[in-house]
Amino acid sequence: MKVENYLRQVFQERLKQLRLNSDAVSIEFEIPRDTRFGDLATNFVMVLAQKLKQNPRQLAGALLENLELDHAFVASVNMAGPGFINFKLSQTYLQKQLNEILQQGAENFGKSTFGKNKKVQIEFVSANPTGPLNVVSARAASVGDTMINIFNRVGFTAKSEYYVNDAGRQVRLLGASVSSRYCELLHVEEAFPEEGYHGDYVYDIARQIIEKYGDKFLALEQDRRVEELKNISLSMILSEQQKVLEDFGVHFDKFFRESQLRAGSTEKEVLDTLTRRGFIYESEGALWFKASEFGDEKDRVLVTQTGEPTYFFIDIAYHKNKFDRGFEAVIDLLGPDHHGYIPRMKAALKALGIPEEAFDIKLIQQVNLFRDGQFVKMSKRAGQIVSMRELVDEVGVDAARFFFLMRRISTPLDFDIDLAKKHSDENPVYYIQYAHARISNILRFGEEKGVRFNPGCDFSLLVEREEMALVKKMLEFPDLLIRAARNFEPNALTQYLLELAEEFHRFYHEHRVISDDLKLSEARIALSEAVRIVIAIGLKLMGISAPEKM
RNA sequence: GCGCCCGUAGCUCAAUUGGAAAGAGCAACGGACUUCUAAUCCGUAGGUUGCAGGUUCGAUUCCUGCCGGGCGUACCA
Repeated sequence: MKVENYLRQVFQERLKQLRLNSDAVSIEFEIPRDTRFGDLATNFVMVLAQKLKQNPRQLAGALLENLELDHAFVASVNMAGPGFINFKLSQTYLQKQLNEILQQGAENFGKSTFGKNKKVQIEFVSANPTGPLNVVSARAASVGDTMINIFNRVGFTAKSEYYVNDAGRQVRLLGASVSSRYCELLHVEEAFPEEGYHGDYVYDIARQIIEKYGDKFLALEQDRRVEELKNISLSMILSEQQKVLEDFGVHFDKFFRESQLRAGSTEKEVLDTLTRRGFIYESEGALWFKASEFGDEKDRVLVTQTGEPTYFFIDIAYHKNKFDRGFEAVIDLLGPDHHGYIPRMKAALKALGIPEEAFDIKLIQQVNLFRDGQFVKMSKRAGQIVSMRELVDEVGVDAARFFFLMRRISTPLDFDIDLAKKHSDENPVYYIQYAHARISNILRFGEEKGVRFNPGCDFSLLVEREEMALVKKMLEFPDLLIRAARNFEPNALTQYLLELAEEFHRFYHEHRVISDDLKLSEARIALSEAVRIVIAIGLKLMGISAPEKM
């Protein structure tokens, strides 16, 4: 049994004895920031005292008076400060829990039923298929992929999805841009489209098309040519995007194509439903959705004067489609430039009768690249961008993923390329990986000496402060993952692993694992193995390798 | 103008959703390798949490108003 549950029982009973309503307050525990306050603390007395209009310290005193706590769980208890109750965990409890962690192993430790099998979809990256992925996409990919892993670990059924805008104006512009470059390379003049794509990659695509197909598209009418070249370019760009993501270790359960959606009837269903409910009107030749009735600042066009569906309209249909597929919660990860979009999408789904809490949009803030201490200026219009491919090739998957996860998603991220490339103590990725490699090395050394991990070893030999600190830190892991999921904070995991690695490095310096004392060696190997497992789980959730040697 | 995000040590960021005396890393300075990996460890120094109010037992966290930075405010996507 976990100590929290034990204590909850004890105090609920105690409240009953004192004829206090135990339903009035939920007994929650937290780990105090300062170890001086013990290993576990609860503030429920203060919350309760406020409700009962009593003095919290007196109430806590009454609760603790003559209270006998089982030493299998708790070593000591005391009241502190304005009415906190602090507990020190017993060594017996920690030793038992270490065994428990090892029993659960890499497969199960950190798993929980928090998500109640809820079907969740997270959509991320979803870049236009009109050019290479950029560094913001890389951040989104790291975050999305990791959050999917965390969600699944804590009991959700989470699926990742990438929306491909392969229909509409932007891809037509791509086709026209490629066509113009294609002609140019073949010494035929064709005007470059206004608002076309200027990046060098457009020339690359045109060049590759010439290599493969020669000049045969010159013979076509311009419209035909643009259409053909659009399709070829699209599939080239898509496969490159998918390749980069794959190389980055990011897997998508589904690539959903806009063209596929357009072929179906979802758009019509959306329009019908909204019309039936009276949320659609015509004005100036366009069809409008009354978004302002649902909290958006103004109404939005769904069908333009020229009879074309707007991106927004299609996107409503796409989101309806997600819910039609049975997802109970849908989360979109968007770039910071899309935040004006949130109220209107929420308005549309509300109008369709989808529960408000079932849909959420998370914004991932921008990425600022620094090289040689200088801000790397990027301009999409001028085709001047650092692509995801370049960045990942330069700094490597592990460092890149870690750096993208290190910050809260709501904070703009300063990405120091030189630092990410450094194989030194300035680079936090290696700190964690080094702990893993170090443990692996100890285990190898142990085998040479004839000691290896023995699940039946004597855990009661582990009594040192650093040993207990490691167990306590590992015990935080399951709740940490829940917190990361609930708050959508992948950075909580990077932070945690740094702390765990730190505890291990400290332990390593204070105590020898493999010594002449066989029993103690076994116990410490077990402890080390547990740490290795937790680090390995954490790194895996983040898509970062756990090296056995460095 | 309106809306969203942000403001914490010199730099980059935390702070368990309102808890106790605000913590790490880097940079600076001083120490530790005959040992299972020094990509490590130990120590010193560094703060009016942008400013001013408010809510309360208690605020970096919630509310209001300023100041500063970023982004958005399309019949584009």
